[in-house]
Amino acid sequence: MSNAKNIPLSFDFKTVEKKWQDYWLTNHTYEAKDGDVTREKKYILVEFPFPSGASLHVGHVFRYTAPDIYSRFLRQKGYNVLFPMGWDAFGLPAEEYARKTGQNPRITTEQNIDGIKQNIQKMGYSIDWNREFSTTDPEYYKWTQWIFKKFYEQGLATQKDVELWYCKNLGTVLANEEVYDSLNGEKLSERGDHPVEKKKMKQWVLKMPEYAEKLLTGLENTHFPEHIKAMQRTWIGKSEGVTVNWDLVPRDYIKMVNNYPAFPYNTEFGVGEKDFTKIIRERSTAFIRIKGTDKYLSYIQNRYNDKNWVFLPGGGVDIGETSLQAAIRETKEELGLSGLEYVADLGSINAFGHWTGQAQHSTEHYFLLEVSMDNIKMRVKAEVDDEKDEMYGHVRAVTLEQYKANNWPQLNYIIENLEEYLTTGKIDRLEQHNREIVIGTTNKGKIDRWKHQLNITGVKLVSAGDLGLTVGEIVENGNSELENARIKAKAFWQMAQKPSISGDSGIYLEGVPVNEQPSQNTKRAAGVVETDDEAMIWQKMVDFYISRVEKYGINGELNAYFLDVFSLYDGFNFYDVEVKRSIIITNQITYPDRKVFPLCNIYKVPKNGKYYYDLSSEEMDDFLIEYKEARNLLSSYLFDGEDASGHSSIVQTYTTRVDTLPSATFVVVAPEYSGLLELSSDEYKLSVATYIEQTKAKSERERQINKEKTGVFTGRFVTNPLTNELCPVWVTDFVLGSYGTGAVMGDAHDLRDAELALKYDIYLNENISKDGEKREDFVELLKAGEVFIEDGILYNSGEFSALNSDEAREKIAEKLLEIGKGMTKTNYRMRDFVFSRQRYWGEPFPFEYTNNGEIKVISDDKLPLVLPDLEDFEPSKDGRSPLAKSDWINIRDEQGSIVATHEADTMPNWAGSSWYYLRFTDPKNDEEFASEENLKYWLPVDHYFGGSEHTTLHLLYSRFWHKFLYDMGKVPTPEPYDYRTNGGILLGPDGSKMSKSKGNVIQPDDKLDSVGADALRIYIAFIGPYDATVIWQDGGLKACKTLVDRIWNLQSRVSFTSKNDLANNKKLYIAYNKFVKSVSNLLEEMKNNVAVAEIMTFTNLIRETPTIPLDIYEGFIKVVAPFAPHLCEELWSVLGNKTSIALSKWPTFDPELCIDNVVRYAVQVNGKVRADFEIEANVADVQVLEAAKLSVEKYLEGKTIKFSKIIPRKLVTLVVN
RNA sequence: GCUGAGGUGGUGGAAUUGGUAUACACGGAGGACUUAAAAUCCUCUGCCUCACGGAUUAAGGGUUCAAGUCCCUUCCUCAGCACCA
Repeated sequence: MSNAKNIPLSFDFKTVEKKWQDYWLTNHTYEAKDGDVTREKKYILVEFPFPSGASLHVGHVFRYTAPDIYSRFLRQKGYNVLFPMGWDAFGLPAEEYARKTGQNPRITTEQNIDGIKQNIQKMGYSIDWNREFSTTDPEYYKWTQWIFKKFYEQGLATQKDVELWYCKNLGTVLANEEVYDSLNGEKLSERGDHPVEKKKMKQWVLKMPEYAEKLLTGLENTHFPEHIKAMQRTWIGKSEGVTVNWDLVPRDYIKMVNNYPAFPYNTEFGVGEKDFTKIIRERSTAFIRIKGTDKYLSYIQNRYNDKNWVFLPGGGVDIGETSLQAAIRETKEELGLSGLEYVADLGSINAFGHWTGQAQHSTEHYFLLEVSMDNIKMRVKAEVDDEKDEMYGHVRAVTLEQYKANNWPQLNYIIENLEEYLTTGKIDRLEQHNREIVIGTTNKGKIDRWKHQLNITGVKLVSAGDLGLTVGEIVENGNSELENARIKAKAFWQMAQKPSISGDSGIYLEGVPVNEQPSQNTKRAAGVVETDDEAMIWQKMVDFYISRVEKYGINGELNAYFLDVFSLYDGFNFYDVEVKRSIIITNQITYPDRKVFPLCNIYKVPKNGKYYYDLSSEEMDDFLIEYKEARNLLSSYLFDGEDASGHSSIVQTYTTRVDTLPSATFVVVAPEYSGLLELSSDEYKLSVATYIEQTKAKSERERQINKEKTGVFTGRFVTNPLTNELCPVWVTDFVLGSYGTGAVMGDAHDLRDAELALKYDIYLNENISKDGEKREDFVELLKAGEVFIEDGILYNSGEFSALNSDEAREKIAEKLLEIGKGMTKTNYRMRDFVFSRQRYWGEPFPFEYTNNGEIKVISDDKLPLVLPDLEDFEPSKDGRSPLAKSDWINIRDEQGSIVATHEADTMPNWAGSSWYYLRFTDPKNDEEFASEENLKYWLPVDHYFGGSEHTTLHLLYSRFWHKFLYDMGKVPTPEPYDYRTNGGILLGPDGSKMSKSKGNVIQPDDKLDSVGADALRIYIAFIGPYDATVIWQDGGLKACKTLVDRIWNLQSRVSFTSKNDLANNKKLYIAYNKFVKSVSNLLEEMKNNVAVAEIMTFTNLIRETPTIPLDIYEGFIKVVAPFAPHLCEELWSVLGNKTSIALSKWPTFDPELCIDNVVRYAVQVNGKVRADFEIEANVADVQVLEAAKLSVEKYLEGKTIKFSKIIPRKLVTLVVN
């Protein structure tokens, strides 16, 4: 008890904490040592703060304390710990402040950083301040710009016209994530709550979707908590489905249907199509009389020839006749039906009465009659009244033989023609449109091959030579194949004003500069003659490749791939298809997301130095599938490209449920669907246009809130590629223009589709049920909300019937591929990452725009492109940043005339924060963003702490940047972060979110003044799990202050003479060892709240011990040190230590001493605890059992023990009868 | 609706992963010291019952010698996504 003198009752935190903070800073106690191989490294990172105010928020304290405790623990455990801190200082608040005050954001930012840094230091965090930097430092953003340049050079950063949320008040565009829906449905900016509106602007975008697959699969190699992974997966939103091409029925055809008077429809109200499709659809039992022109007739014939339709010319309506009467008369006459039992139909004559008048205008009629090989059925459809009650007249079925036997002349005609139809193949529709397509080549032979490969007939193909072009005039040597194909296709368009295709095959050597690639004429240079033998082509090309490799002396692990490039240009869009196969020398590299198929492996045999290759048939199969897909994509354009009026003649839908395609009976497109108005028929244009306008006026919120489905008919039909069903095309706002193809098939197996169809009475059908049995009265069931959306067994699906959904999806996709009407496709919900901000306070883009509109990258030696100081921070009126108004954006030559401009936009916050963790490994480097050695040593970040608000944005963005840099060979790990923990939320004492208006904000400064950093740290640790939402309670803080004082006062009990006092004090030593073991484990799992509870318990124990052996005391304060570093540092130095306790060795424990020598057993009888007893720890089980029986004697009386079990050191369980 | 995490005293929350449920605190009650208050210290404190005892981890069922923990059903809370075909 040598130390009992003059110890104050409570810990003087004010002077002691300051003293040690200064000590740590001057002694660089927390310095992380680069490349220290004697210790294992740990990189602990917490999201660096945005210095928005002049002092630290309690939220920061809540978020930073646990990582600090963890860092300190690891440091004491002997790790080389990197725990850095910096500033994410670009961004809007500083700029907003500048607008109000005119003060340069640079100054505000510096002041805020100073203030917050002081606060952070007052908390005693073990940060290596040598590595501090701010994203606003030119030395830092030099490398942000450099990385962006790399994105640009790799084609991952491009400029795009983007419809964006524009905020007038802030004078900037905002990302979708920065806009939210207010309660009254208005879109507001997250910052400042100002209204926003849509505006189209040219923006830099990063093509993040190209990394979607990598970002998704990479998650598997991280230790993120499941909820974070789930959120990222949702955000990426991968779906695997099928695109389906639906042929549009030529518009003339529909026009005539609409005009035909025999159907009780009303074009103005958009119901006519319903009845018509219903009849067409039910044509296996319907008899239809219809009017049309020859052109239309031939279309119908072509379209339905496989269904054995026959068309008969019709006559007019006689005076005094109703149209039905005329129809029946004519039918009887022309088909010679007078002798048939047709009487049953007469009952419906009356029902036709009220649309009789319309028939009088008809002059030209055809009768449409379905004939199948074994019988002919006819029905007359009638509509009873406006309530759409329908009734069908009945006609007895007559066999074909019967008709033949009766020798009706008309019928003979039918049969003759029918047989002809059945033997004639499909007639090419394109012939009717006299299509011309330009193929971009001088080689006539190629045109023939195209025709052959793409199964094109009836298309007039024009070669470049016909247009007086030579390829050499158009393309540049050294371009990539794809590039050249595009250039050519576009050039041909300009010459011919016709859709144009360019095809090239080439070879691309990875790692070889673009301008040293073997040029676009590889195929010809390889001596490939025009042939369709693909295998031969590739073999020849492989030979050629090898010769190139040898000629250029390329060796090592070099990868090359063949390109077979198709590029098609229609004056508006490029349609690219790249078929790539890689050949790999010496080892195989895979590109999971690039669709590169190794066609053959090439081996170099060291002995003779020769190359060998082998073609694997499996890989060839893969290639052929891809080749077919490519072919289909092109041929679908060529074959279905445009209708006579120059508009697209297909609608492409995307679905993940292609198993429901057999019952798809309509197609819905988004209001944003491109070319929608042009597609719509004249009659429906107005209503479609109106609908589009209505949708635009609605906020997205309204579009969603209004659960009632709405839509309008476009007046057009498409045909189901599987069933040839005629399907109306509708517009509806629940289809999104920005996802998939902007068009969706409609069927009864989707809630939304069914809802829409029921509302507008669109024909519905089903083809899947649980057991493969048809659901009777399914329309009634649908109306009752019983929509069958699950997987099941198919029926009513032709060759696919009886398959289950999984099988059907596969088989139908195969079929679509085979018939050239669709292919599998993977879609991602994730969009391009819009990277421009119309702001001043951000990183300038490293580009110059020359006067003729070219973009030039600023060379590395001119980086950083420094942000100039301004005086006026008001954005310019056109939505551009204040930089647009300054002369900085002008680049002048020596005479002072403007030769180029800088970009007025700057980068968003996400730029600097996407890679800052890399810079911490080497913050002073001015040669590279960080040295390879340091990156290799420190990466990945072992544990990344941060806020849940960054789970999908920052975390995904920085993973994207990292993966990009990894692919560039600039960082050594595929993932930046190993573990990740999201911090919870600290609520005010009233249990609600802290806010100034509520007056429930806790100021860390106040608490530091009243209880000190150590008590505050312990309380933060104790308040609850790191990721929980917890409520601030002053009472809890007080208890922690008490704990600090109690630990402080332990000094008076320490015995400096007793050490290793195990013999006299075994109980205490056991408790101590258990304590160390427990806290060690808890800190490992970062259960800080429980660790503090253990510290409290143990403190309470040794407070009651008259003398505390020195070794126990030392170990104890070492364990407490991560929580209360100042206190323990002081106590440690009082013991005479000269080095920091933060660098002391974490105490060990003896597992033997964690076991009590006397244990207490609980005794259960039939599952109930009835007694307990104490017994020596090491006695035999038999004795334990005996003691147990003794303790529960009265419960065992007259009973027999049927079962007993001993859980060591815990309990004895007995089962009696 | 979908996805994820949960539901344990008046409150924040423990429970060695299937082994005595409610550790550690807050709050509450009583007491000591004090003229008094604050601070400090001590005792008690989940529920029903005077008690013996009993029920109890959202509710119900199951597996097990044994369930807060595993399985099924239902309900509820929080977070994210939200007409993504």
